[in-house]
Amino acid sequence: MFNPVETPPVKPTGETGSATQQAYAALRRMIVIGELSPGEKLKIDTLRKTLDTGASPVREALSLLVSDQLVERLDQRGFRTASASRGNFEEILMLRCHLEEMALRRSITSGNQNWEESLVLAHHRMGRQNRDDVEAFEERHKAFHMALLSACDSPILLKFCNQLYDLNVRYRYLAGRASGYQKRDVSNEHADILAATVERNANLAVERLISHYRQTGDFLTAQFDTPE
Amino acid sequence: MFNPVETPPVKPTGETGSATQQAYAALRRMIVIGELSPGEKLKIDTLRKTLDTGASPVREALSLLVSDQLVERLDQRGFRTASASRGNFEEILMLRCHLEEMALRRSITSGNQNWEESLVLAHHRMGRQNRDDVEAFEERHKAFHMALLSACDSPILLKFCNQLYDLNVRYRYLAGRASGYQKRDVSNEHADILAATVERNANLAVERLISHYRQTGDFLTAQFDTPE
DNA sequence: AAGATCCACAATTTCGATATTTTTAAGTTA
DNA sequence: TAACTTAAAAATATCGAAATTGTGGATCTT
Repeated sequence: MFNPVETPPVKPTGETGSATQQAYAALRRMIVIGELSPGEKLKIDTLRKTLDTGASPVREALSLLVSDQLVERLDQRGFRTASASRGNFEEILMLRCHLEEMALRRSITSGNQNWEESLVLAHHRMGRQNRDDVEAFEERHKAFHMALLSACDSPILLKFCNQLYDLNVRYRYLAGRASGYQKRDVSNEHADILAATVERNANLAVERLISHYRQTGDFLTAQFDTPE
Repeated sequence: MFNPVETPPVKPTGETGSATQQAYAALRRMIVIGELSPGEKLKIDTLRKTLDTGASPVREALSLLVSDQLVERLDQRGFRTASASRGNFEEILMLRCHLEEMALRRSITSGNQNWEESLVLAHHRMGRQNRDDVEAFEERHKAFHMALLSACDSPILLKFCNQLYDLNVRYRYLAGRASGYQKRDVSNEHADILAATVERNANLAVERLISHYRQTGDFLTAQFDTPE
């Protein structure tokens, strides 16, 4: 009998997943890219209309976002986006340096050849992505950084890193790409991190990774002092 | 005029907060103490009846618990409690050692006298608590350990530690207090940790804290090999 | 006028019911 | 007998409306 090419789990409609997950993805994106400002009140009814869905999915999506620390819940006064502050940013940076160091070291220790190749691939894809499409580039940038840590063999650690990464990206968007952001040549930094990692030189790789974060971090911190 | 003793914000009824938060607290407790087994299916309707509340609060509470990693969400197939495994336990133990070390060092560096006193108090309260009331003791035990970290000046780190702590407590309950648990004299260990901390001897305090975790950890790990 | 109290409005939260989806089980065919 | 299909049952996910709770403005008191 002809195998009908195996019907893929393509949803009848082109949409993705449940209403809750759609709302979650949409809200998450809006918060990370700054379409929703820090500390902004999130009225259920407004969001319901914006996302064209019911109140339940919105409410559930917001609950999920609370755990990501992108949304704060106020007792019985609804939700608001997480506030942004210099202190919060520095905290995120500090934790990222610690946790990603841990994850990277473990990855380098236990990563196999398959992991190694996935790194090269992720790096290549990032390089090929036109940087004018900011969101697309950010996606590949994240993919590269997460690939570095992906072999750490600790789902929880990976989850923490992922969370912190997103919180950090938000600050990048908030700072705006203005003011000559990205004047530095980050491409070289990425290449150097990749090289040290592939060579399994943990100390060097960690040093480069952290230096990479600290430099962009210092830049963003400076933005807090010069509001405009 | 007589000041009417200042009406405290005591809720008219003795209950606490919204239905969602009540459900959240109740479910959390049930999972941590093992009243709900690892991997158990969590049927909304059943929980709705058990907690005597609506489906919305239950659903929202479960969403909150997903972030705590105490509950897993299955695409469109509802919720279940997080599964337990030796690997997962060892991961939690490992992360706890790393993160609590970081937090404790920071606490010792920046903690003030007020913090110091809160430690002594928490330790005292733990000692006074009858250990036959397991839940009450666990609460004070947690309070003591969290007090140690509370001056780390990093809310996110604290949140991570809190989360990991609860995940770990769950394994303690799962292992059951059977099999001669707590034969070791943990009271001395606590006292030693407190002493080193108050003396601001970070290296010693961290060493004792981690040793404390590793010992109970090794015990629990052994439980996995001897199911009964 | 300053402060407190009350009332009407708005928003959140919760409930009951409906619509999908998944799971189970039976029935049919090779 | 095993696998595939089909139908019924159960559970989840979602919606729309009611009930609870917070908010801001106007009124009254000091």
